[in-house]
Amino acid sequence: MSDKRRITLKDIARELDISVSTASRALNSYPGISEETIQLVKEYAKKHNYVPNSIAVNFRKNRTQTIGMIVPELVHPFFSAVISGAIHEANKSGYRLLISQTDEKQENEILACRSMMGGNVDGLLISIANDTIKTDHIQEFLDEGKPVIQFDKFSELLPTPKVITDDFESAYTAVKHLIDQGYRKIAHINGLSAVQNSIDRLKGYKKALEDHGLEFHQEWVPHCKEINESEGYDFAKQLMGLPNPPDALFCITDLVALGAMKFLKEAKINVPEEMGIMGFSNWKISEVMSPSLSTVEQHGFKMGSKATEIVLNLLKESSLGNNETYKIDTDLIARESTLK
Amino acid sequence: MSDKRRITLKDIARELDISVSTASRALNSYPGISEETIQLVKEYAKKHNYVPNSIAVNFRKNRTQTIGMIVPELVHPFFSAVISGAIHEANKSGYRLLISQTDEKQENEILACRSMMGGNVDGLLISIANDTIKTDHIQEFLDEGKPVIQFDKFSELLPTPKVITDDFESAYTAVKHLIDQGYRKIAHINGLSAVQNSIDRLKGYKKALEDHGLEFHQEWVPHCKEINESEGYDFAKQLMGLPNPPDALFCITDLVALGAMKFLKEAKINVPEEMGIMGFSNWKISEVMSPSLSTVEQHGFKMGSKATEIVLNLLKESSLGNNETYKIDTDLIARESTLK
DNA sequence: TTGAAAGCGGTACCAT
DNA sequence: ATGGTACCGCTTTCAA
Repeated sequence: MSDKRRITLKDIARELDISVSTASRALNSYPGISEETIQLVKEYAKKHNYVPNSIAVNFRKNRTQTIGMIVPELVHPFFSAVISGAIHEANKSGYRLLISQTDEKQENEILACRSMMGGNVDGLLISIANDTIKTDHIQEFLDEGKPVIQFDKFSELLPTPKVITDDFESAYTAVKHLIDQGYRKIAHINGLSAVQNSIDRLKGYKKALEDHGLEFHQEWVPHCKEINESEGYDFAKQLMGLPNPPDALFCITDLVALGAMKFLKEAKINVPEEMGIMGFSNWKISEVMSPSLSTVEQHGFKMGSKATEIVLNLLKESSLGNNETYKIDTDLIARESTLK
Repeated sequence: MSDKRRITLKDIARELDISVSTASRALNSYPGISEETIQLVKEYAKKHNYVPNSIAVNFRKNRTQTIGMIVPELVHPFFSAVISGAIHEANKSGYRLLISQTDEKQENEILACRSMMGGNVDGLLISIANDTIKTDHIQEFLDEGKPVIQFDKFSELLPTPKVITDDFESAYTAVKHLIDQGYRKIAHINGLSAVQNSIDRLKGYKKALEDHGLEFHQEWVPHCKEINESEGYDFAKQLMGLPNPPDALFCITDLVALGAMKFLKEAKINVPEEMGIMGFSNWKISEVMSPSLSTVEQHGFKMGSKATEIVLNLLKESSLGNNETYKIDTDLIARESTLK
């Protein structure tokens, strides 16, 4: 196999008959080097295709120019948008992104963190897994002086900056939209009651009901475990079987709404006439469904670039930041499923 | 800011009054170290939470345990599945994945490659951008002795292993399915004619027509540039406006099929009765569309894990591999849009 | 079984 | 303006 060794600073120094330090300074345009030498070295370097060994540089400088990013799921329109935004922002500053996923399992999250510890990343962006309770594996980054930013799904146990969707506000707006459209008996398929997003969306839902004089019915708020299509189907069925069934449904995510829509279609319950449906996240499927689904756009790309921007700033100031929360605005997208 | 320094081998050696080399050997369980010393060192290391500085290790060993992966687009069901498979496979072997995206621009691809050169990755997995013509930036990896695997979209100019969809076969099967369903005037919205996938799908399309005694009409094969929904819409319109319009449509991707479907709906042309439609890739939208879209499942996860498996093997054997092609099988998924 | 020391490829401090 | 050199943390060869 070809094993063409790259040329090193030492080679340049030897060939040009100067010292390694001079060569280094010339290449980095340090003050106190003659224009002549700089030219000489740079030309030689270019001609011989010199590329500094960044492992050596990083080793010396004790950093990697790499940000770690851990998400629960990668094949997911929202998270892939977040990643995309993060890559974009990181690259602008010459940073790279090391990515891992947990499949929502704490056990994998611990492995991913371990793999990124030990000098592999300068900072960490993480959206914790649903079943993450202990956070020691993340705390270790902070203990080593490496900044951590939590995004989307987070733990209050970690004193880090957070970049999240304004779930309360978004849910409030979504439910208000249903109310404005004339729906009065609004149910909400919520998520795991231990996850902050679910909690906040539930709060927004409740507040919207309250502000508009609508009663809260506990039996109208089932909780998903997996947050998938079949749960949406099952809960819709369950809700519609109630003695006092709702006339609208605010779903924790578009996928759940899809399942619900499927049931309603089978049950020949008309959307939006007899039943309004609202999703969350604005996946492509929401636009494609028939009837098309009203939903909330979360701007994942922006979340990713914001989180990265913060971590890069902290890196610049050698700070771990505080536990501020940055909220990313959302947009209500009204489509057929709520416009009767 | 906390800047808690990690303990190093040197610290251990000093505290235990042994040499650094002994400490190193003990921790790595080298032969020729007394059981006693091994115990001693390992215990101390554990107690003091010693984590080897992997930058230093990598620097010394001239490797990173990191694989680079470059995709055209990240917010994309197929590519995110590929990435997911790659991460999964890499992690199994203790490797990490550095990810970048090009937005289909050669210019970004060059930047991404540069960022991964210089010792940041041990090998590269890449799916080239549509407008990539020169491949020097990728060749450089090979020149440095780093294995490169191309997947999905590739260039023949690079003598590397490739992991691709069996496009010819898949297209053949898809078109045959249309023929079997009774369609006889089958059009094909193809992709960029310089991209290998498009070429091969077109070949499969032609061969299927030929094998079944159907004539090939040049005007029934428009070429997308962007491969998006609006092109699907426009080309469907164009095709249906022809003096001799087709009665079925094989689209290069589900998104294009979605656009086509939209036009047909507007034009009140019934699918599948008057017009059969076939997509490619089996995105979630294909299942959600109404009527649901027949398509071809590409198994992106498998493609990602296979590509990673190959690069890890090459790394193990210090080889660059040959230019073998590994084809990932596909599955035809028949749905409403072709079942008349 | 263990230690000493070179060295991976740079950077940066101290001289000159 | 330039050179010499220590050093980052670890692995590995050579010697004892």
